[in-house]
Amino acid sequence: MTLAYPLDDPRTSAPAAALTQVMERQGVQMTFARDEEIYAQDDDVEFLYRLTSGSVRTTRLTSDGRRQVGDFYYPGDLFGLETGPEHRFSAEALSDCNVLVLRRAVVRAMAGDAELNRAILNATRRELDRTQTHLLLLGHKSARERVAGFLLGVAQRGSCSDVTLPMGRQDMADYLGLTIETVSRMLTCLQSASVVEFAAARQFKVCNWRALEHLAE
Amino acid sequence: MTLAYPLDDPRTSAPAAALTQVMERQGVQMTFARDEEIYAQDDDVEFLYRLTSGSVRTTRLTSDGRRQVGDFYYPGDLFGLETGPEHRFSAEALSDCNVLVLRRAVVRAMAGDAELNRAILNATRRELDRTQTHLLLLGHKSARERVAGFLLGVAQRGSCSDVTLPMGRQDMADYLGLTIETVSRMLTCLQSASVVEFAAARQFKVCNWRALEHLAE
DNA sequence: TGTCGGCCTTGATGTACGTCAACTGGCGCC
DNA sequence: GGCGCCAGTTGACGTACATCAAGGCCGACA
Repeated sequence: MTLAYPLDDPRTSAPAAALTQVMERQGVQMTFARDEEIYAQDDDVEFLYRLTSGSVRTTRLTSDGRRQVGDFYYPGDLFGLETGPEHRFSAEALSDCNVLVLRRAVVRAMAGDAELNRAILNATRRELDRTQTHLLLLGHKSARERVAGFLLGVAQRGSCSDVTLPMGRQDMADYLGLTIETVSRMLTCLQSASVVEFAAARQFKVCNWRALEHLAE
Repeated sequence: MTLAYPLDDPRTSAPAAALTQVMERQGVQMTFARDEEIYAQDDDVEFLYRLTSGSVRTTRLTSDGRRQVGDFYYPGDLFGLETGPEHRFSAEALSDCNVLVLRRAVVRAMAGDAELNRAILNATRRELDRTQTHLLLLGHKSARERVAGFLLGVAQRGSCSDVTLPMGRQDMADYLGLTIETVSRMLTCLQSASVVEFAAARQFKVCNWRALEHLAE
């Protein structure tokens, strides 16, 4: 059917049907409690993961104790798609969550399956895409732009003005390359400008989308 | 032969033979002068590029005029492997260079070719890998760590103590998320600590590898 | 209902890096 | 050989964010 392979637009496909099917048939359902580790930094890359409920963060600790959050994942997302033989990031459950786990050996055994290859390439591309966006964020943006951009991103994912943040301030800060204090200050700043409104620390709504987009650049 | 497909180690393969062959047979050789644009930000993604001589940078301009350098490419590297339908970065020749250009339609027409798919997946993974490293650099590192890490990376690529930088200070700064002044200061600082020694602005040698590695963290 | 313990916020102060501006050194060009 | 130009360096100063240190909020648990 589709000729646009293998260099078509990755954004059109949720983890493609082929992969979803394989994961559902051959994968193992696992549950992880809040803050439990799914895999560790420097572990061998052995599995492919698909989040079915809850949310997950990937993090990397540097030798001097600083922490970088790589990304946040939500239901439907594929993760653990790393490139080397070892994980450069660890993955932890942000909340209690369910994950489908598939041995990579299974994927390898199906190496000839064009649809499967395509699904994996597309997922890798989405990952690259998000990483590039994150890179631009860390490159030159001010603290306010970063925080505004972050809230905007989360709100757009839910495509709803009312949002519940699955992560705490420390995770936001480590994702944005800031400290919790700075994040907090920027949040109150955005709030006093009536751009967003927090009902609780992890519950907010967007009051002024245009302003938020503008502040995020 | 290789069972380790499609999730094997991407670092083992230079752009795989399959792809190299296709590019050499069906690609078009082009030359670009110093500072010439190879493709522009927001251009449609239509080609695949392989650098045969010279060096290339990819950059992105933000609306307020700040510039982020995405990466630098050297002979043998594949670039323009972006994920969306449009380029998020532009590519420019750092020096006069030769590039093999292949229409993506040709790749698409060979969609069934497993080796080719693998080569593209591996190249995409390498790109992701490098982007993640870049992300960590921009996330939490100090100016000195960034500059030291940059010099280390360039020197390791050449695996030789004597190195010629193909890029100027502005490109380094925009890659590292710093200003030229800060880059310059860090360079003189590294030099006065006898970690590196500059014979000219773009010509240096590593005097103390261990110290350089240590400073880069 | 009181108290404890996390998270989060707020405030006071420090500092690394940015900004602005002057200076230098190499290289082409008349 | 002098001149000008550009890339890089150096210096003085400002500022955004980090750091350190209280203080407030809210749910858990008795």
